[in-house]
Amino acid sequence: MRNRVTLADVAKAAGVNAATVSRSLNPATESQVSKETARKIKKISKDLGYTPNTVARGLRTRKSLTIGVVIPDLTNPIFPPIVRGIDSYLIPRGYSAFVVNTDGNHEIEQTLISSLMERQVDGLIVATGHTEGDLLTQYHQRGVKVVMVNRESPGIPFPAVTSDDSAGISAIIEHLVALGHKNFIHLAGPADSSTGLLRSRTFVSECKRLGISGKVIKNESYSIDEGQAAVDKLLDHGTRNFSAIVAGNDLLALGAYHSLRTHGLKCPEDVSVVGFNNMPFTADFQPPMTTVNAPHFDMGVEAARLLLSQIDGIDTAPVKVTLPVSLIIRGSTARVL
Amino acid sequence: MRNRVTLADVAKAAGVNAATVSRSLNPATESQVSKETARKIKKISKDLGYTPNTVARGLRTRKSLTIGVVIPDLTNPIFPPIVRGIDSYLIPRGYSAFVVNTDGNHEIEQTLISSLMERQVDGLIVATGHTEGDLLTQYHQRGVKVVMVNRESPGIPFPAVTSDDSAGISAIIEHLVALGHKNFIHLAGPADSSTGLLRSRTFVSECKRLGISGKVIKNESYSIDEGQAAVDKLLDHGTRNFSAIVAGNDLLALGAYHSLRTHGLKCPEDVSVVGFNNMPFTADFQPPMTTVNAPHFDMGVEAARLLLSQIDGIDTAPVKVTLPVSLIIRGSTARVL
DNA sequence: GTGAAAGCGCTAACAT
DNA sequence: ATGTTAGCGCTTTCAC
Repeated sequence: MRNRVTLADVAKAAGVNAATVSRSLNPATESQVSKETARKIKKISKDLGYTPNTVARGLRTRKSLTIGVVIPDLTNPIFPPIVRGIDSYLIPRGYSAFVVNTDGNHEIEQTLISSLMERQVDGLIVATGHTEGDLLTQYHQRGVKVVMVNRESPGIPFPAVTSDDSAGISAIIEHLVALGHKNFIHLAGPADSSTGLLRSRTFVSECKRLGISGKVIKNESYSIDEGQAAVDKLLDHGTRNFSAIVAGNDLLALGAYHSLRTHGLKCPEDVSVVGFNNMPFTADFQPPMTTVNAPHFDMGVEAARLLLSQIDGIDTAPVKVTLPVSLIIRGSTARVL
Repeated sequence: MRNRVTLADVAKAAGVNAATVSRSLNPATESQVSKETARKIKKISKDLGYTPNTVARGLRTRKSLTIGVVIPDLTNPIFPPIVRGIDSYLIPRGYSAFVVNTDGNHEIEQTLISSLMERQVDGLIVATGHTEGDLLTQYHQRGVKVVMVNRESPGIPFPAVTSDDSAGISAIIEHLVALGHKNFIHLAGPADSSTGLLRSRTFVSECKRLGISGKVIKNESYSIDEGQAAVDKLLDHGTRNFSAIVAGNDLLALGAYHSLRTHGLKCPEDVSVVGFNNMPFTADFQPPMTTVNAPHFDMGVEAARLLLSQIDGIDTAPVKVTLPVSLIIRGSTARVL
């Protein structure tokens, strides 16, 4: 049905050996063939509509030119830019990205990583958390190249590309303190994610350093619903001794928006809210969200760069790359009255 | 380095032939092997950490269990739900989706489709426009299964899954007319997309039917910037004889928001605006956007279903599936003063 | 029920 | 510069 024309077909039509066709069509080996035959073979292969079979090639060369990309959920707006960043680096270099969604489910993730490995991916870019001893570390020990993006794996020496979350949280608190805020709530991201952990740790240490009241509320996931539920709980219990909410990410912050609104509180007049990530459309929210810009596209690019340099054996140390962030002040933060 | 353990290794360890191992490990052929040896082989293969090589299997069976998914841009929020929908149908059935982004560029698209075909995908789900005679139709003629999603290809008999855009536009106009609006602007999507064309045609015919003034403004792409520029142009020329903007999609509508704001006009007090798609976060915009919900996840599911039934030879006719839409009335539309 | 052998389409050693 | 040969890891006849 498909892909009828093979190297052998071209070879027969050209009256040469399949190997010669292979050499002619591969830029790296083309020089081994006489200019004339190369030209002839190219013409014939085009006329016949020859399409190389990368699967067969990969079986022989033991390279698939495919990179597995493991993310929690494509519908979380921070991931598409990361994926596009990865793509932008890989594609010009002949690689492709194979993306899978784990939904943060460890079991699903193990299955999907296996399926990527069975597909003989040349390496893995992973945006989900990991513990020692799981499938990923096993594969890594067997020589599979892995790079983390957006998250780090505690205790596991994978190269990683992250944003400077610590600096981001510091900038947020500095900004809020300058506006006169003294009592903070932090909607922390999941404790089992490196981002959630680092952001909340920085929150705590910064509050301490500045002698400011900061309460941390733990969340199971980075979702709108969790953020809303957390603030609902607070307000339903009559807790109002805070003037600013520092959210672990934009989604949690948006949940806070919703909760404040249903409780008749105005943002930023009554409560200032800050997000994290500067995901698409935060500027269009009501009110426009003050947040920290994390360079997701560039993080994807950098992760891909790191992975290929690992694969090519150029870079072998577990490099940690931290990309700078910047505070984007919009309408969800105001001077405390 | 990777994937050391092969069928042959397991066979040697078990003292049997590779073929027997293959039969034992494949559910479909397991019955051909004695229960006892099957059990023994499974144990050994597990102990050895055997991982099947799907690439080699695919070479032999001429099936990759991989579906190519061609979309314009993952960062357009309507596509992640479609992709997740596709995944949700494919994965339980042993297939995987390989997603590529074309950025609406025809040349890039041709390259990426070729690369998917070289990877021996078993079929294609395509969310970009196509003309007769291009690569896609060539492949289709050679027997490659193709299903369109979100768009149709004019004149090309691919099965297609779309939303009922016509009903959506009708509902919008009905809603606006009920609010007293009489002068409409339509920010049309690209004329080379079936959605853009269908929506604008319906807009024109509905205006005609109801005896209402409707001006169509053409746009090159479905983007915020295009929408903003289009309305900017209108307002900069002093055109204000309209009370409602019907946008081709939510992005164009959001662009209209921006333009109105920079021109000191309030939505919905001065101008009502309606989007299309009900993409994520439209409810959080300022003002919350009235739009038409298109069931993107379900469209993905349906497209995957259609494709697999084509591949399995169950369904062979070029079915057109149209999924129902619903008008979501929020804060961007109001009674005309 | 299991083994032997062939071959999917390609590339890489080794010839010539 | 080109041909020959072998084999990547798997499945599938065809034997027995």
